[in-house]
Amino acid sequence: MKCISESTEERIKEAAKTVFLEKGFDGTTTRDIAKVAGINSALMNYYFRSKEKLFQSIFNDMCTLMFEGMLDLVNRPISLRDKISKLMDHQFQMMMQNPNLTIFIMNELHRNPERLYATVGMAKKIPESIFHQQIEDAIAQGIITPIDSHHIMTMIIANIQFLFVSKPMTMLAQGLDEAGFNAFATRHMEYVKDMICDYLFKPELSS
Amino acid sequence: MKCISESTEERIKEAAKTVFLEKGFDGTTTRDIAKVAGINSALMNYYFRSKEKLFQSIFNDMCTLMFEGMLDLVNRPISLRDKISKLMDHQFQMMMQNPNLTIFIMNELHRNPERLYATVGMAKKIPESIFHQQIEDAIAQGIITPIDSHHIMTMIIANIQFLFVSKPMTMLAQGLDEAGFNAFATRHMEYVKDMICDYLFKPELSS
DNA sequence: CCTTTTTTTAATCAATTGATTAAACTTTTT
DNA sequence: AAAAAGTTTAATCAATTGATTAAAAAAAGG
Repeated sequence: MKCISESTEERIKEAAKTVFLEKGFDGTTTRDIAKVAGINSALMNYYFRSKEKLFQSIFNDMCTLMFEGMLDLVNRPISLRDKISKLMDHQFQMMMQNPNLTIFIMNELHRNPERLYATVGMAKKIPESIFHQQIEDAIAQGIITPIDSHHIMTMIIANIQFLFVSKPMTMLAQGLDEAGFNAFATRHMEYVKDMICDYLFKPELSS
Repeated sequence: MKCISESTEERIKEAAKTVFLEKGFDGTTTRDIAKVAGINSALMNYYFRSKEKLFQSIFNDMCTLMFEGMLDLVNRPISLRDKISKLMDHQFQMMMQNPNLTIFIMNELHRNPERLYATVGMAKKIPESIFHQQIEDAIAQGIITPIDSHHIMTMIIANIQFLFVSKPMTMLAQGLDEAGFNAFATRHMEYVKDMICDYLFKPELSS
């Protein structure tokens, strides 16, 4: 459905996304973006007022990409076990398609937490979700190990996303190519799913 | 034991470490470093030939800081259970003292994997350690769940280090200050230790 | 005390940076 | 088709960048 020749604004945003994700804000020049987009470098300032504004737009998009699917999932009316499984699958799929999404967001946030404060507002909504209540209910019913939902969320995110944050390191240390890494990541996911589910849904508690 | 007035070279390296860890290679100017070190900006080129050379030196130091303790531990002749516990404790302590060590290394490696290839050679030595053999033995004896040591190492590292990679995000999302984050991290560590040990050392296998 | 070497400084270089301008080109409107 | 509005371009700006220079200052050697 995508037009063959997209609008100039779209081309700039696409190029900016590519370059910002690869080189970060500091490592990116406006001329880089213009070159990748195949446009005159002044056009960047015509459509977006500055490099900063363009970046904010891209960063916002990336945060949405990161959180909207998760936010949808945590509020879906499905069983806890199913939800946790789907959360992990969704995140893994998202990271396979955007391997450097996490390192980009984490790094820019680290460099400038206050500047990007408004943009990551979405992240705040996850703790307030139905998921949180489901956890508390399950604990009250003795179905899962007593643990705050923040910690569960952190376990899920850490085990999946760190795989991709450390992708270059893993490839170097294990001498893997792209396909080798993907195989390793896919296998690791199975272990992690087992580990987290085993920990939460202990058999002696589920009776 | 530190001298009151250290050598100029030391002051430059200390300043460079501070600034590079906070702003990254691209975000750091040589004048930044000179300012923090309290020296003339030409002195940086006098002691280290270039910004690149100075960075390589710092990056190498940070990799050593990251891996040398772990490398020592994985080769120590202690029981597997004890080793895994000590590995986690050591990493947690290290990250508490250098919260942005991981995001720094991972980010610079992501931006320039080939340039820093030589520096991260240490990471390769971990898979070849006594730890690896211990895991295989334990699996053969049916003491732990059958799983490659790479995956175990990844689980340990991911669950601890991602905590600090995502520190700004966590603080924003949960509205924590420094002390609040440290409390959260300390609590999280206990859960993670339980989870990983429970997963590996399954009761039904230890008989 | 003078010479030699090492360390430090201020001044400056060429290159690159984000951004602006004014003019040229396109498209839309009338 | 003429006018107006919107889009794109080349040329250029001031500021900042990593790096070099030559001279000054300090330390070391005789």
